[in-house]
Amino acid sequence: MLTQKQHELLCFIDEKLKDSGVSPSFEEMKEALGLKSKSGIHRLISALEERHFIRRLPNRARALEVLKLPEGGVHEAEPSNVISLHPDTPVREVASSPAPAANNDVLEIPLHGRIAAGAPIEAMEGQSALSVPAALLGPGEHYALEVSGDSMIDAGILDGDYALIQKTEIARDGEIVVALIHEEEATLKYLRKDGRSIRLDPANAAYEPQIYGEGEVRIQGKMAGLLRRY
Amino acid sequence: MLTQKQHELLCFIDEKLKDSGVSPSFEEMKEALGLKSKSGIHRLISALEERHFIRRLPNRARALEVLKLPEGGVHEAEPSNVISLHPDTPVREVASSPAPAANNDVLEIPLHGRIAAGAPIEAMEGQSALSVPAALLGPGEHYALEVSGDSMIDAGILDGDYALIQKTEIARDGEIVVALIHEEEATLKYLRKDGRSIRLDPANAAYEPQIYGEGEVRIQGKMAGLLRRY
DNA sequence: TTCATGTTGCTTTTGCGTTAGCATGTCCAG
DNA sequence: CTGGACATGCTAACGCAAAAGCAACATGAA
Repeated sequence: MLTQKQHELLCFIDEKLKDSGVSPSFEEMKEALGLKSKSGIHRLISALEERHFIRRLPNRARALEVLKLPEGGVHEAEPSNVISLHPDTPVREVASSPAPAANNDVLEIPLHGRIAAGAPIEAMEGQSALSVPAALLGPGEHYALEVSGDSMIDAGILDGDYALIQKTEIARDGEIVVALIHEEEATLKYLRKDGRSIRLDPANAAYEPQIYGEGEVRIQGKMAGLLRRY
Repeated sequence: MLTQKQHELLCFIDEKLKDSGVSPSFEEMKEALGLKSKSGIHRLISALEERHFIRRLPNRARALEVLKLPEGGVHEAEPSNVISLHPDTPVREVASSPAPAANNDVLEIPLHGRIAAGAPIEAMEGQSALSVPAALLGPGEHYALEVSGDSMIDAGILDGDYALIQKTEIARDGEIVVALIHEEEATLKYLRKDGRSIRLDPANAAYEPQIYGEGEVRIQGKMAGLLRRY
């Protein structure tokens, strides 16, 4: 799967990210691997990206993101099967409320990062948590996502809002869901079951509905609440 | 993903806030990063705001607020250090920003009934209460209103949402306010100061802006947050 | 009004990712 | 053995976006 050097580089990047929060530059990576030229790094990075181990923004400095680590997570894009790769975060652990002082009707739910409402992009930011009144949530396990983009704007969900998501694999037609597409991109959309296919509808005329086969999309939760600050 | 400088600046601001309770000025930030011009800071701040790491009041001095910290590297939310922000500030409540979002407290605020977003309806004096995370609110006294009608729909405020209102008599142009008209009808609208008159703009093309004289309208609070259940 | 401070519009500089071109070494098939 | 595929190594030039700098302007508080 991965060559020696690729593996080495991937680990280095991941370490750097966890450690300092900023991805290393080509210069630093070159040093770390003992090379004298950046172009080798460039090829390694490209290879890693091709294999979906990392993601990057083109032409951006220090804009790397680790999607999965070499050991256990070896799975390519398999559109057909529902082989359950562990749905939890690929990199980080989120301790689920250690001692939340079970007093009032308050729950502390993990904030899993941002979710694209526009073009599907998933990003994991910090591992912070959000306190919400239990009254806002139904039964079940929940998590929060910061909404990014404006594709759900007609549903009253704006960029920067916090979406409270109830963890579930099933949802009914017409509900707003977090959908994982091709096991790699998460997006917030209206769910429309169209016979054997699944349609993901944005709430913004400027975006197009997306249609997928049953195996291509996995529901990761449904909209349970919303928080906004002014 | 944050760039190096953005990361650095964010940490500095957060530190300053936790330390002194007042956000640094552009001048101070420029010094802290070793720059010679404020415009660099301005752009960094803009970038941070765009990515929802900080929030700010436009055209206000030292009005920054850290929404979240960067991943890795930095000490994460400690419930204890946040508490001592406000108590010491005697009278100078001018532009001091609210506590960082790491605050885990929950406040109970009174639910005053429904407010018309459509035709103005009197806000009744109900007695129920609503628990909201303190992180959603700024400083000051708050109350909640259930939104009725669809006149603010383009602002992402839907019928049935709970509007969290900060009690105040003053508001600036462009803010969403609770306005009491002729001492009898309350409504939720965008505030537009038009010279000597006051315009209340709905966020729905189907409704007309309303124009009043200065004496006809009294501000009862401004939008501080929003809760929605699905 | 004055002072402090935030905002904007440029230009310039710098950091760093991208590419092209070429050289090795290894493994495997012919 | 030979040739090709492939991973890796190097240098150097290229180009974009972030950052820095300067300076005039706008705004809020006192």
